[in-house]
Amino acid sequence: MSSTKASVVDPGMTASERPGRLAAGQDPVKRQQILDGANRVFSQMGFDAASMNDITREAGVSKGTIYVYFNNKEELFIDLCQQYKAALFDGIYQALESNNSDLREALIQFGISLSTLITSNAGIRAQRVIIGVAERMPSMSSSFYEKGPKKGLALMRALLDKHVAAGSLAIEDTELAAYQLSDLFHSGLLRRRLFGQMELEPEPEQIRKTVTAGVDLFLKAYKA
Amino acid sequence: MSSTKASVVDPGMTASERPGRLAAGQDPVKRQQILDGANRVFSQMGFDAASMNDITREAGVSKGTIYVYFNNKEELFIDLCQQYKAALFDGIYQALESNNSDLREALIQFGISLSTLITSNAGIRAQRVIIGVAERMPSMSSSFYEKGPKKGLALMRALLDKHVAAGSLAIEDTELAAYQLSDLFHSGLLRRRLFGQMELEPEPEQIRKTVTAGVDLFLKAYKA
Amino acid sequence: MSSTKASVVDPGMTASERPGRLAAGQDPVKRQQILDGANRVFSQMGFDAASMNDITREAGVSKGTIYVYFNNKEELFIDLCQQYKAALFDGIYQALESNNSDLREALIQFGISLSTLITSNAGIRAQRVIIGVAERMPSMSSSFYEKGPKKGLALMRALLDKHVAAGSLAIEDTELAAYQLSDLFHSGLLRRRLFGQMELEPEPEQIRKTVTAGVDLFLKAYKA
Amino acid sequence: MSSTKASVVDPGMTASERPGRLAAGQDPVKRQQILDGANRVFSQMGFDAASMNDITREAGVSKGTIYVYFNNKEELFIDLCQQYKAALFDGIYQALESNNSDLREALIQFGISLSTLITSNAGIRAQRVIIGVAERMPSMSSSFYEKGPKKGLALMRALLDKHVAAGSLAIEDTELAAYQLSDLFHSGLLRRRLFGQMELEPEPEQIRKTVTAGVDLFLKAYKA
DNA sequence: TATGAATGAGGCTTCATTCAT
DNA sequence: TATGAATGAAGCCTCATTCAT
Repeated sequence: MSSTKASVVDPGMTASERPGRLAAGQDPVKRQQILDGANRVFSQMGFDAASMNDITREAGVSKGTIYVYFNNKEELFIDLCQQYKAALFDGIYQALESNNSDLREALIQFGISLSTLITSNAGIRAQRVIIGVAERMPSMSSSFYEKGPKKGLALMRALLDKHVAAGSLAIEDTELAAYQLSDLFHSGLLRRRLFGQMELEPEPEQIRKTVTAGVDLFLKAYKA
Repeated sequence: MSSTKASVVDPGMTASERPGRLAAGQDPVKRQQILDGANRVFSQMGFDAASMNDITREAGVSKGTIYVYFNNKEELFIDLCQQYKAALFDGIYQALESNNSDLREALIQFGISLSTLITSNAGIRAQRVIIGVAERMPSMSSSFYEKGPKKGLALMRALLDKHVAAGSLAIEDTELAAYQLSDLFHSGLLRRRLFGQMELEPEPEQIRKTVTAGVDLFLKAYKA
Repeated sequence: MSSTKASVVDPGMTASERPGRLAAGQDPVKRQQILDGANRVFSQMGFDAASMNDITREAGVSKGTIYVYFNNKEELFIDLCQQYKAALFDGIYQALESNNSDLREALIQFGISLSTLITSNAGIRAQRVIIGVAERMPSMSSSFYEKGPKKGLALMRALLDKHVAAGSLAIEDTELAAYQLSDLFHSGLLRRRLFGQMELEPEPEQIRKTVTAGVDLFLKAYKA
Repeated sequence: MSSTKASVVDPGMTASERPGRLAAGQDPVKRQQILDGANRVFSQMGFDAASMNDITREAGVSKGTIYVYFNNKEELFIDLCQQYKAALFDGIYQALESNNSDLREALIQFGISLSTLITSNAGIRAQRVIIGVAERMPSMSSSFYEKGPKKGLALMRALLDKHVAAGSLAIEDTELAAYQLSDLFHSGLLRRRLFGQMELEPEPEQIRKTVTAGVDLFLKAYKA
């Protein structure tokens, strides 16, 4: 479990060392401590096989404390999934949002950011867990998709639209094209990772190569 | 559960009506009856949330009987996953294996077969279930991948190699190209389906359009 | 717990010794076995302090079995209370219902039956348990009262009405008179027993004396 | 919970507003504040279903404070029960103790006081709670009975003895007669209230009528 | 051979009590 | 001194598995 994505919060001291007294369920450090433990357990076991006892042990807090911060197992899971979204997708859209003169370079940069994240150990685990409960908790997987992939797709589509308008690209259906491009970013990586066919995170070089090949394929076919 | 993929086996009579007496755990009809019930329950609940009682009820068999045919819940699940593979991937490689003179048409036919299956309700459920347990049962998801996507990829790569050798395509890395093509088959479909962003199975027309666009993009970029 | 009222059912053999196979939750012997254990625990601890584990142990069945026969702790309790009612009140109204020429003797016989039951160990425990939850489960205590005391009161009132009509008694409010008589049956017994001021069941002689005194007081005052 | 009997103590200011500093667990105002909260919770839930958290909230005191004033839940309950006794029975014996020339009037006055109290909402709740734990905490219910009913009975018996000696009453067993009279005070009221068959407190007029009828029945039968 | 009642470990959650602040 | 966050034992209930019928 050591390669799990590091906690977003790093206060430099444990909850109990911190000065002052916080209201019940209000200590963000302890809250994060629980979420980190839950992350380790949920991403290894999935929602249903994870036990609150496991989480208790992994988080290093007592059972009662977890229930001060989260009403029940499901709410803990939901909060964790929101954190997955934030951790995965926050701040990766810069490459697209900054005003780039060079389309190819912008797409490659964005593709690398995105592929790196979604093929990382943490990213794969998060996606597995969320896909695993998609049938029973559809709202959670929907919201994950909307916060993540969907937003990136919209930005890419807007970028493509701009270039179509400028005459540098010739694309009939830019929505479909955005989907194609986003899939080309991680061809041969994401699916194999999801199904456990690739045990280790892909090397940066491999990601760069895959993304570049995808972008070039895309641009070659769609150039005006 | 009514839209679940129908049983592959249809014996025309129930197990108990059949003549002759079979050794314990040897009646293939009863075995399939159990697998069908298990399929309905596992694909709706996932492995861990499914209960053997649910499966008992859904399959119309007694608990003891299930344990005659399968040693435990996990083995039942493994056998079911093997059936998923067979049901999903058996017989869809014909389009590639038959000697096709027209590459484009062959790819489109294969792409349609593949996309239709893996975006079907049954296909999505099977993938969700398997991805959901990939962390804990890596061998199962691996074998699913190998029987399914991997085989198709190998065939496609061989086809591409042939065309590269024949000079009709110019591809440096045909392995990567096969991955790209396989992803282009279901751009905008598979991921949205997996995350529950698309509730209904895509229409055949939508699949055809997506596959065709993917193949054309691919061929335009890689033509010699 | 040994002085607890004996089981109503006495099959002469334990559930597991009985021949034949009964459907889940359908074996009346096992059901009674559970109710007997529950009776011992609930009447000693009250509803809330009783634990299902205690009942499990006391009944000599496994936890799962209890939940086959009763959906949850509360339903087990409700069924037990209905059994309390039946055990306490079934068949004690004969003395009133049979056509008695001698009013005094009929009242004394009935009073003795009633007082004996409701001051018995089992009767006191049942009343304590039911009074203890009356605030939170009003329907249960209501139904207990209606099946028990209320019915006896109605019969007594009818008898008094008959004698008033016949001119042998002079009572203005026969409803109130019935209440008075029923309280006189156990003067100095019931309340002390309920509050634990009288540890042992009253002797038959003491009950007879109390009932007789009550009836005589009543008749002396109300004779025409 | 609004109809709960008001606190006996009314200091006119909250504990924290009061001047001076009291030793831990020594502030009678705070102590009463806790008992009031405990009363509301215990009388609604019973001892076992009541949680210390509920009491904390209802009393407006912190959990630590409760444990300064009371060693544990049971001791808090015991103290509360003693307060029930005091609240219910203190000062209702005047009607009997003052030198009354008119027996009938004295009995009616006392009966009304007594019946009003023990059929009041607070009185019923207190009795239910105490009866509910009588099996497990016999000393508590005993002491309740001794402080309450028993004392009244002794006074009534003494009064009856006096009148027997004076020749105005003809009673063989004055102890039994006192029990009878005390039960006649609340015929048709107490039991129905305890079992939840009478939701509202009886009207004063109804109490008066019941008591008067009881006393008259009693005196008619026992007059010399 | 097929059945399903029974088992009991283990799941989620609550709550009396403690103790650092 | 008063607070309330933290603890962890124990509560109710479920469920994979067994075995007598």
